[in-house]
Amino acid sequence: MDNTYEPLSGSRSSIRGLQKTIIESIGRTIVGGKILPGEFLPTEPELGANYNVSRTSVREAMRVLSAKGLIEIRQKIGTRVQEPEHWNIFDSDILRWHHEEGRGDAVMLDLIELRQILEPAAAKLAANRANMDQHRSLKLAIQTMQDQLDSPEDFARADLDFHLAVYEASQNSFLLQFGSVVSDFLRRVFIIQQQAVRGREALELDVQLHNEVYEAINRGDGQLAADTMLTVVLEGKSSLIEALKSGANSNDLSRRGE
Amino acid sequence: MDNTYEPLSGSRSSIRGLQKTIIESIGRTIVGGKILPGEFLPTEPELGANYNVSRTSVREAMRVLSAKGLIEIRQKIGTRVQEPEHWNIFDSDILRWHHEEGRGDAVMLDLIELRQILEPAAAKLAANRANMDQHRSLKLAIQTMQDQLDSPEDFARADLDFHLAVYEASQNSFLLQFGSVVSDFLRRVFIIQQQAVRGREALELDVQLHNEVYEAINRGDGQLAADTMLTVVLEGKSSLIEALKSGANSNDLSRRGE
DNA sequence: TTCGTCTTTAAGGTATGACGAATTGTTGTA
DNA sequence: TACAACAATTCGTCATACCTTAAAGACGAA
Repeated sequence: MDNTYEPLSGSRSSIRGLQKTIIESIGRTIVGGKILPGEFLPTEPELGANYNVSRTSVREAMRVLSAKGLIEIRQKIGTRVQEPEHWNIFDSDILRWHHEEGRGDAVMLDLIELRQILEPAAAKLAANRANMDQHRSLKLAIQTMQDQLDSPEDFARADLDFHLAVYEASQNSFLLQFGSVVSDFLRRVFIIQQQAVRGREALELDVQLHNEVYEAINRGDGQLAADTMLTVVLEGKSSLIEALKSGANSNDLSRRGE
Repeated sequence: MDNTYEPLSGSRSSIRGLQKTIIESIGRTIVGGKILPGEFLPTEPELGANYNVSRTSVREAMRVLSAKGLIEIRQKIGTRVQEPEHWNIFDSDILRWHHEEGRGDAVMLDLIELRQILEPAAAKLAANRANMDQHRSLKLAIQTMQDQLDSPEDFARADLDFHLAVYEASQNSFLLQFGSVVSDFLRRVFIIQQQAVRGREALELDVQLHNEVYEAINRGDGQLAADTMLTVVLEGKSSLIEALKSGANSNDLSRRGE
């Protein structure tokens, strides 16, 4: 139902072909911990030989990895892996690589912790600022959730749409960006969460809760919107923790060979 | 007292020379709104001619700008400027360009709004999690602030160090990254804020307030730490707004020709 | 006309090979 | 021992050629 990678929503990265292959391969290798921080990558000509590509393509790929903070390139020294605190975690590729390399759990928990902080606040802002289009988006997302109770993937997508719409309605450029950066990763989290939600009633309850957030925003009741949104996030958190405990969810997306 | 650009802390970007020049020039042009979203950049050979560099260097620079979300590169189509919502605002270069192009005010206000949300929460987490090193960093920052009441720049730096230490002590990887991404920009904001703080007493009061945050964290009193931190951020906010009203602060950093 | 297919062509994508620049480590000299 | 000159290594830049993709126009059949 999907393409090989870039599981659902299309790639924004506008990089294809050889370079993309190299970026993906080396990026995943680094995030997966197979090359430790401080260690060196092969020289550019060597990498070219390994991947059977020209030095040109290797270098352009390196530039991208460097922009993501994964590597440090220095003349005469070579290319070495940066400490993880330099990695730009607000980057959808890096988030995806974490997930694909089975290192997503810690990131997911940190992400939920952050959502606990951001989303109630975003909901509160949205209650004061949302314009008509944004109200419509919120309502549409809720309705889609309601309609897709039987399709886990579509439900997760609608769930995601709702949360993104809240970020957007907050009218804060950082919150908006955060939502779009995290969206791919978040969709995966939602799918995992659902694995722990047993039964249709639980899902309906979830929709109900989301709807209360919507109505609070609609009514301009910022405090209620925030409180209810916190409940929503916490519900998701406990589902996620349960799902993580009960099985190896980390590698449910196939990893293509290199 | 400083170098031409990269005003204080050194550049992490590990890109120098020609490419850096191109990246800076085009990046600022885009962020400054001189090329509108949807519009095309010149072709790669043309850019090479404009800057008197080879196509190779142009292409490597384009890759970086593309990784930052500023442009979209498509074969046969050309290179076009992305919509601002695609720009990776969690990128210190882009933040700096906003500032240098005099478009920093809106970003600063959004940033403060976000800090209002994040920092109290980070302080609360820190109160529960900070380790000994982190307690030391916090204390050191406070002391340095106290010692540098007469040196605006050093005071701002210590102020910044305190807030970064709180992010670090929160032990959340996203919050940590956010701090480091925003630090350059935040230092500028702090310097602007100080322009509106009249007199030594006001500064001492600020230190006092920061110290209360520190002690609350030290005591493990998360709620108090959060409340006090909110006060700190709000104080800064009103200083900033006052400073922005009273003068053209946006372009106090010289802009070098391109 | 309208639709589908083919050709042209303009842009980025990749490949080579050469030389430049920076930094480390060494070697040589005071 | 200390410092200065040098060589070696790796990334940085250049020039040129050719490949691949996809927009846009040309052509032809329904």
